[in-house]
Amino acid sequence: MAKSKKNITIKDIAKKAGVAHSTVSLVMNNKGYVSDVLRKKVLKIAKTMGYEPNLIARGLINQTFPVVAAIFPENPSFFTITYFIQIISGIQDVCKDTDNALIIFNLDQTQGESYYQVSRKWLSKNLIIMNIDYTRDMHQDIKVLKKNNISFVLINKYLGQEDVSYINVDNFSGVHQALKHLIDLGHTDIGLIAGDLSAPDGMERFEAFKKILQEYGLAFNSEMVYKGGYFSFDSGEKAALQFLNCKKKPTAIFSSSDNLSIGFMRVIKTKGYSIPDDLSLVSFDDSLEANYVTPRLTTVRQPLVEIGREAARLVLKQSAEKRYKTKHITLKTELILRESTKALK
Amino acid sequence: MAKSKKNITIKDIAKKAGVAHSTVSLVMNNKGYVSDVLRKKVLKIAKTMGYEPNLIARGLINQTFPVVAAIFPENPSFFTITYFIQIISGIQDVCKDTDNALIIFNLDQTQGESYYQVSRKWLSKNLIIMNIDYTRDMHQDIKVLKKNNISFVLINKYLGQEDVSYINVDNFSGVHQALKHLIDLGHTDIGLIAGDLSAPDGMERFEAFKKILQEYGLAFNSEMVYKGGYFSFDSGEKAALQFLNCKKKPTAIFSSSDNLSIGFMRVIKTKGYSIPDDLSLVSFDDSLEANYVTPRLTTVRQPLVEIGREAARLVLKQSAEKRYKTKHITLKTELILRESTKALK
DNA sequence: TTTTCATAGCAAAACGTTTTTTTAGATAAT
DNA sequence: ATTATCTAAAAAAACGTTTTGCTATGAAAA
Repeated sequence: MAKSKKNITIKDIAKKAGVAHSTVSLVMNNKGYVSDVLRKKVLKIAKTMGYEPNLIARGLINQTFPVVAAIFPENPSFFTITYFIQIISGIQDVCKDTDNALIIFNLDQTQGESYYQVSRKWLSKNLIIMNIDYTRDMHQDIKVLKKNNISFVLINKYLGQEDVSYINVDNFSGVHQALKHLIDLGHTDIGLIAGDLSAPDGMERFEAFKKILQEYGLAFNSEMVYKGGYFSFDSGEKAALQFLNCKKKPTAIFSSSDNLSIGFMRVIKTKGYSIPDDLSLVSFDDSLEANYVTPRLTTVRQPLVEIGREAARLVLKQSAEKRYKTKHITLKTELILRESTKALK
Repeated sequence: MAKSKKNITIKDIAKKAGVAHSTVSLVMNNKGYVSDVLRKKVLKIAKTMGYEPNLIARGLINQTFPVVAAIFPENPSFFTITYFIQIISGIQDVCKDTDNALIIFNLDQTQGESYYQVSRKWLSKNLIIMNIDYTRDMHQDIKVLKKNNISFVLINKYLGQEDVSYINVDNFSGVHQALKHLIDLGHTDIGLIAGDLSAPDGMERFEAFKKILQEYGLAFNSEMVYKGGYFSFDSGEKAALQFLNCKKKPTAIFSSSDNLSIGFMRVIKTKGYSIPDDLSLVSFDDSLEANYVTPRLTTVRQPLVEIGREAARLVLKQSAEKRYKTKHITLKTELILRESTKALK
């Protein structure tokens, strides 16, 4: 492509102002010793000439570029895609405010690509890692990132030994909100659709379910636990089959994710079960779909956009520090009441 | 943040190989006159030292960075968000293959931000513009981009005078697939849920609907056109109200988008209408939700991922050319048969 | 034998900043 | 009167590449 009209540089301004270009730089960055008169003059010239700093040249100095890299695994099919887009949206919010660009990557694990490579190649010192691939051993990744002092934060709890920053959601209180709601409605026979038990979210919700039932003096019946395997629609359908095959049926169910719920509902509906008339269901996530399914899902909302925002704020804060302290941020959930639950007669 | 261990540069390699660093550059770019022996030697050293070119330094030379910028308006709420993520996913595919980064922006129109500013600020000469905000007058934007010879392509047809590149979908043949299906099932009273008529997609589907009905010798009844205003869930609900208020009801409906369909279905279901028993419905988009709603939607699939891929390929091809020719790519749709349609008894 | 020409490689300039160093005058402290 | 300190601004170095121009060789052409 043909070279386009050259942009205004600091040198152009310097020439017009009759000063050294380094002085212009000082003015632009509000540093050093420059008299007020000169400072104002330079600023004015810069403005009228329409000066925009060249980020590449700036980047060459400090070997970094103001970008936040959001990285997720190649095939994020096991989580619904709307889950990501909301988080990304939150990241984008703060990137915009802080004048960072947002770069999106997916790592090809089969190629053995590492997080550090992304950072190094794209000169980004801010990595937000969608930590949802629990088959990946993060140990080496983390070691390298730490050694090179790259700021990174994980979306979702990290289960390994190392101390790393992450943002997650308070699953216990979330499940508590869900179960309290069902119990308030008079339900005592409460089933569970479990998600991916190798994922922290899946496990925590499962554990919380048991503990809270106990807390309320209710029996935990493993026969009423339906295991989908993942958080997907398909897993919900699998769980539905288990539900249908058991004699002992609950009057209410807590589902570990909206996707599970949607898949579950689709199957049991074809077998004549009506929600909420035959079965109350409270779900988890408040995905975009939750509000448009019939019946609309009563669900525990994860503040996904806010998760993204917090992640971005944290990763930028970290990279601004000489030697950063890791931090864990746990966000609260909120119960959204809709149509999938009903008082027990 | 503390300076991390310095990366290997071209100079390090030059020193070890005992040559000038410019020679190493020539080797790396496979240019100029370098003997085969030396070339291989340098390459080997580079590999063992783990050399990675510094994109910033490279960018400083040609004043550009290998990034594709995907830009959409501040509030893309009028289109469903899953629409975007699939396109983005396609863009990401080819970015990955071509070693470009993908940067995502939303333009704050209230702040008067321009597309060119994004290009200039982030040194990207590859812009993919989500052209869905028809309240924005693109005239000035396009003029500036063209003057500066920035490669850009629009997602969706461009209605203005200027010749610009865009990717869109063959709405006519899409609607034809939908209507042929309904007619094959025996329907003759066919209604329409219209989308945003100020958007090319909305208008084209509307026009196609009329024309194809005529082609089949069927009457177009404006009483059976339900106008939602946008492509949203809410608009679908609005359309449903119109449907319910009319005496004359169709036996089948073509809906301009899945979101419209989902909103529509939700409302009429509460009034006792069953799809597909009382009413067949064929939709447009094949959004992620279409397959998980009850009944699962028979719908005309837009190849969203492929749209993203084509857009990315085109924008990169353009920017590689000295003076590029604009191009319009129209992709074919595909009818996905599911549960929302039924033969007329 | 001299001139051209292709090959091989080095040296230097350029890209646009930021940062460090230098110069120099003015004021304050010894 | 001399040194130190502060302010102000210029000059130079640095970041890691690519590109341009130069030098030097050997071979082919005149």
